[in-house]
Amino acid sequence: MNRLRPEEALASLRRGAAQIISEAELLEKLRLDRPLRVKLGVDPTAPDIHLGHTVVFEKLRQFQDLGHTAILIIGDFTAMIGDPSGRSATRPPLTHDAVMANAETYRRQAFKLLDPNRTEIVFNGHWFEMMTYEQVIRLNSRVTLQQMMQREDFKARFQNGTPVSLHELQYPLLQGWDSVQVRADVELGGTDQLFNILVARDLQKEEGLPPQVVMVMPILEGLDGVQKMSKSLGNYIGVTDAPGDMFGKTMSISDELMAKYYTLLLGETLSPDLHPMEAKKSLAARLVSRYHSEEAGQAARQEFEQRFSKRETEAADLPAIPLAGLDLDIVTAVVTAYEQGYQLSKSRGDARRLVEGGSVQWRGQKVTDAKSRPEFAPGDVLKLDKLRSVRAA
RNA sequence: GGGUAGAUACCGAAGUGGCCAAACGGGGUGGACUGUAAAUCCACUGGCUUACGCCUUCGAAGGUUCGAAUCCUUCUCUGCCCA
Repeated sequence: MNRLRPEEALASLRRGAAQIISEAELLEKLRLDRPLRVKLGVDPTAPDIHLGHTVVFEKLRQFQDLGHTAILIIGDFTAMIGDPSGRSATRPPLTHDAVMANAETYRRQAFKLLDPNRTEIVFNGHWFEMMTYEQVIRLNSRVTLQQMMQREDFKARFQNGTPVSLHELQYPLLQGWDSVQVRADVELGGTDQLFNILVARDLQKEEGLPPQVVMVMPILEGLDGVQKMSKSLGNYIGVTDAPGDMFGKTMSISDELMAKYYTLLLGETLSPDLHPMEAKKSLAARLVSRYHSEEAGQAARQEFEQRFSKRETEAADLPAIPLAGLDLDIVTAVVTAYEQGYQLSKSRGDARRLVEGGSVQWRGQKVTDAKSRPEFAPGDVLKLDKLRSVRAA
C-alpha cells in the first residue's frame, strides 16, 4: 500500500477532477486509515469500453494505487431502465440476455485498466431483483418530483414536449441505492452523473450511513469533437480496437480535442511547442502502447506514416482477400473486400458510389468506372476508403 | 375521463390523390485542399440495376380509387389543454 500522507493523496487525486463534493470530506475519509470503498457504476448497454469510460477508470486505478478498493458495479438491472442522463430521448430498453453478454465483456476489458486484486465486482440485479414493491415505494418517497425536475435533461425534455417516462425517474434512485448497498465511501462518475451521484448521499444519510464523497470527471468528447464519446454515436475509440484503427481514429480528432485527450487520458499538459501533428502521433502511439503493447504502438505509428503520410501502401500490413484471377467487376470486388476484410456489409449501390466518387484505387490508381474489371494479381492493393485498403490474394 | 394536435427516411421538417424514393436543413460518407486537423468547395446519401426500369418504404391493419404519404375505417403510440 502506497502510504502517502492524506494531504498528498488528496492533491494527487484532485488532478483532472471536474468537481469534488467535498474535498474536506474526502480528506477526512483519507485519514480513516483503512482502504476506502470507491464505487464506479457501469451500465453494460454496449459491449465495448471506450476511451470515454477510461477517464473515470484511470481515476479509479489511481485510488487503487493508493491502496483503496474499487467497487465496480455492473448495472445489469439498471441497464434495462437506461440512464436518462444527458439524454434528449428515452433510451431503448435492452433484453436481459444482451445485458449479461455485455457485462461479461465489460468485466474482461475493465481489468485492462484496474488492479484485479483490489477490485470487487458486483451486479446490482443482486439486490434489486428481490426488492418488494413496498420497498420500491418507500425508496420513491425520498425524492420529490421537484428535485427531479431540477435536472437540465428532464427539464429540457419537459419543455420541448418530448416524453419523459416515469421509469426514467427511477434511475437516480436505483443508482443511489447501489451506494447504500455497497457502503460506498466515494463514488466516481462523469460530470453528467453529478445529479445521480448526489442522490446517493441523501439515501445514505436516510439509512444512517455516512454520505459518500462525490468525484466527477470531465466528459471526453468523441471523434467528432462535439458529442460525448459513445458507442451509440459511433464516435468512439474502443480499448479493444485494433492498433491500426486506434491510431487512425486518434489521428482524426481535432487539435482542440487533442489537448483535452492529453489532460484526461495521459494526465499531462500538451506542450505548445510541439507541432500539432507530431503531438497527435505521439498521443496515438502512446494510447496504442497502453492498450496493446509498446511494439504495437511503434508499429502503428510506422505503418501510419508509411501508409498515409508517404502514401505507400505496398509494404503495409493489409487484410488479404482472395481476389486474384477471379474476374470480378470493381463493385463486387469492393463489396467483397469490405465483407471479408472488415466485416462490413456495403450495398452494391454504396460500393458503386465509392467507386464513382473516386475513393477506390487499384494499384495506386483511381478506378472510377463501376463497370471496369481489373485483373487482380496476388499482392495488388485495393484502396476502399480513407481508412481501409486490402491486398489481393 | 373530456377536448385537441400529432406519428414522414439517421435526426429535424415539408408534402394533403398522379410531376413522390418523397422538398429543405442538419448529420453521415466520398472527393479536392491539408497535418487522415480546422475552414472552404464539390458530389453522394432505401435496395437491385450500366441504364430503361423494377422492388420495399411516409405508426399498424384493412378499405375506396386506374392510381394513396396524401381520402375512409379500425387499432397502437405520443404531445398539449381541462378534470
